[in-house]
Amino acid sequence: MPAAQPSVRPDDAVRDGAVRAKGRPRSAAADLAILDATREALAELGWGGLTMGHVATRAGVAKTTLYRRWPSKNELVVDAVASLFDDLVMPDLGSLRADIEAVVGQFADLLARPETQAALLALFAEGTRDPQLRRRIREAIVDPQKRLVRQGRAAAQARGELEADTDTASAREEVDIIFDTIAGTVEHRVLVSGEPITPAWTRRFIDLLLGPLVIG
Amino acid sequence: MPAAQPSVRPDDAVRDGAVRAKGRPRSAAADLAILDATREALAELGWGGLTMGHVATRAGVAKTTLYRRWPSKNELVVDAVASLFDDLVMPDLGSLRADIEAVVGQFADLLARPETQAALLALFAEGTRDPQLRRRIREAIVDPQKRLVRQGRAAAQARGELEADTDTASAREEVDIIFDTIAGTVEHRVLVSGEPITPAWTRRFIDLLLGPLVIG
DNA sequence: CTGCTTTCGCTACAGGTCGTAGCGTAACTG
DNA sequence: CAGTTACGCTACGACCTGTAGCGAAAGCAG
Repeated sequence: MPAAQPSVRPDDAVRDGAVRAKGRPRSAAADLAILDATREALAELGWGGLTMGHVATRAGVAKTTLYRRWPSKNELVVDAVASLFDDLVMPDLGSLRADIEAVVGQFADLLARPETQAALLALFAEGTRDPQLRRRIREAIVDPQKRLVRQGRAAAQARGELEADTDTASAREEVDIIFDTIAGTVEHRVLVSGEPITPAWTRRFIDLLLGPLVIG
Repeated sequence: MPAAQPSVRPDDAVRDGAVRAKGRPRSAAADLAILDATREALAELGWGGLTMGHVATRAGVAKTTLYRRWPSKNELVVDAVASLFDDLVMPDLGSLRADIEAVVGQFADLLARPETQAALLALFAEGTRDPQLRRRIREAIVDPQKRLVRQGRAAAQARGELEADTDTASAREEVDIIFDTIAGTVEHRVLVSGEPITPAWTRRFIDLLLGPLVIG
């Protein structure tokens, strides 16, 4: 998990850890404590109840320390939540259907966690008003997961379940569409409709998807 | 547009307009002014910038008047946004593909409006923490649009493009899945990925969907 | 026209959050 | 050792929330 430096330091050139900073170094333990406290507070109080002051107290840190690293709640929560998505993996179970089923199941479990529920849609909502935040969300949370689609497609193509790509531009669009479809649908089902993701639902959903894509 | 009475009156039995209230009646003009002001403020300031005090001032109304009718920002925005969704229609253009294309286009236009963008995800986010609000969102915004799926399916079945339903329970699940898929995907594309809905994208998306569903 | 009732706009208020500033102290470098 | 930066603490003005109290306005029943 790369977890893009929270750093809001004046000399942002210090990034790669190569150059040494001059004065007292930032406490790495504080970073962890803050992110943990943020996730806990999200789970308990939700997005609306999450307060910078509360997080600071809970992390055993001064509020000013918090603001030195993250300019606002939005950025803080992006970093706090991003790592949760890194656990998703594409398993390669021998068939495209089984692979999709497995990933949908993992995603459903992730969306069932209170931290994720409290944070995800709220972040997306803030992102619609702040292009920079949206970019950060995409870079930290959304886009990294597209690897799952790429891996699953590659495996299916190797098995002969899917046609090989003609050109890379088209393939990238295809990945984007598939990703928006699976992520969007599961999110809508869980977070908007408020219904659980059952194995039966997953089966029917995949029935809807698998058709023109599959060769045999 | 039914637009479920905002009413928070003590005697909520006055609903159907049959029974007359006793004292000075609520100003209907104030309701309209408030909802308009809410939509305008949403478009200009976004969800985070929307303030009860601001809306009241903009509507030429006292803040207390606002609180007499809507208990909080959430409920106010639900009512303000719900009516925007009533314009969606299922056209019946002679083919399932054309019908879906048309509805996706309408939905995309709706999601392109700043009021909708500012409000929708924020409401969904609040709904994950407040079951009552989620119910209200579903009743006022989400569920009414499922008629589009039902109408489109019925038309396609009449044309012979889709198989007839076997049992009603299964049909309802099917409608739910299709709805979550189309709504979720388009929302994710526009509001999360931040990419526009082009005709080319719509075509490829429908390619993905139409397959096992269509008979011929 | 006269009560009765309810809404209206206005003002004021306590409670909470935000984000910043100033201070003295702690930690690390040369 | 001096220099630099992060730290915790306190205090602060600005803002938003949601409620209360007031006198005036707008309907209805008699």
